[in-house]
Amino acid sequence: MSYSLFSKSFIFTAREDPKAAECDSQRFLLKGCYLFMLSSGIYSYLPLGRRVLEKISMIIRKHMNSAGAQELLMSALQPIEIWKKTGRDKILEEVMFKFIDRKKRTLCLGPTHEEVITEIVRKYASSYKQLPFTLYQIQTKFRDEPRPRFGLVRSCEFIMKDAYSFDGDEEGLNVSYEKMLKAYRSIFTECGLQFVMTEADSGAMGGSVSHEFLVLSPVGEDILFYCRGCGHYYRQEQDCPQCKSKTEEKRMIEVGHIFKLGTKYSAAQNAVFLDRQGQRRPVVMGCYGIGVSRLLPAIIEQNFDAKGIIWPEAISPFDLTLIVLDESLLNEAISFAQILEREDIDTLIDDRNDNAGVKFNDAGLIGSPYTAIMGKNYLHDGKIEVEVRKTKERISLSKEEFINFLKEKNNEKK
RNA sequence: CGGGAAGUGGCCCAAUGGCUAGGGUACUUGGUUUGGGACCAAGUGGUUGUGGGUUCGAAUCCCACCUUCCCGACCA
Repeated sequence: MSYSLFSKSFIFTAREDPKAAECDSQRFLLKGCYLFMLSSGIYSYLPLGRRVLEKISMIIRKHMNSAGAQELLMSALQPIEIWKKTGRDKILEEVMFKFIDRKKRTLCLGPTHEEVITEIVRKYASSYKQLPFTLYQIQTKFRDEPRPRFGLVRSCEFIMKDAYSFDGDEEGLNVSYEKMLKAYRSIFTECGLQFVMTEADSGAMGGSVSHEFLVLSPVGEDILFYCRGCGHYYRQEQDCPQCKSKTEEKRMIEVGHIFKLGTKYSAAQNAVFLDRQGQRRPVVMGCYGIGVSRLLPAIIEQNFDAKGIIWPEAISPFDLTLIVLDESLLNEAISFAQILEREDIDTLIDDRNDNAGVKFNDAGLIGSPYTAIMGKNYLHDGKIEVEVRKTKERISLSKEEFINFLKEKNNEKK
């Protein structure tokens, strides 16, 4: 990425709150030109939204890769036959977008990918020597939701990171599962989220053990019970088993869900390998999902104020919004942004021929962690005014001081 | 799928049976501004969600459908 000029960018913020906005995150995503709604539950990511998705995806990739997982990309189109093998053509019938192609094949747009990954592994994995491995993808899923809700929180087409681990036995699965669990903690932490991990039902995925990662938000669709006394969350409403205090109901957004699948899919689809003793055995699987597009509203729900979004540094589409209030300073602003570019700092230069108020308001709405102002003060003393979005703290810095300031922040981030 | 609310220029709204459907904002042009959505002027843009009905006359009343949002059911 590099610096962008606002006047040349596809960013057209709305002055009024969109009427259809159901919650704060959705309101800011629409108002701030991150997202375009084509129809209920169907969205396009505009350039700003695309940048955020990219930032989130890079964080996920970093942690998945360092946990030893390998990225692949599976087809979204899936023949119905593979679903018949596991019987999930019936279980997921209602949410599947299903259709018949010109050759009279019945296809669906993948609502999830256990069946496909198992077909892949069935073909290639034949020996214990190949195990274990974990594969993942970041891809669009399609689900015919009965009621899309809260914008990207529940949509019919959404982006998911789904990973699948393959081991020779339960012990191996436990190791793979723990690795993913650890990676998930790192991912959500880096995304700036306060999250809760709890044991959960495995539902239509099947399997024995599963954990959910949830973030606190009034637009959440899951409910946990929180104990003010000791800070624990519980699935059931009951007096806290630890400290006997009354618990209170909290709404949560599910952002991740991991499952120990065991051999449910490998047995049904005949994904077997020869073990050390030459015995045919089904591979032991785990699956690990993150709602990538759902992370946008989840992060915003935890990070906003009256003006707009307050992006965590690792997620923001731009690291810095640089407001230029005097035309004569534009070239200087651009060369400054080029210097920042070398330090991996993405700058949105607001060079528009608009009043200062418009620029300040848009900067607040778009939500870069830092807003810098080059105007008459800069002309007087060469100091750039920097406002920290989150704390509203304002400081005046020379260019050199500012570069060092951002470098320092960048290092903290890493 | 059950219950509720709402559809009027791109966006936010007004007009409750009666003149050519208004205003704000956005956009275009000209001018003045320029540190918190500034001002003046002139413009572009509407078969009032769709179809039917009642009426001399419908954005407005009635019916059906469509769309969107909310609550619920469902939810990997």
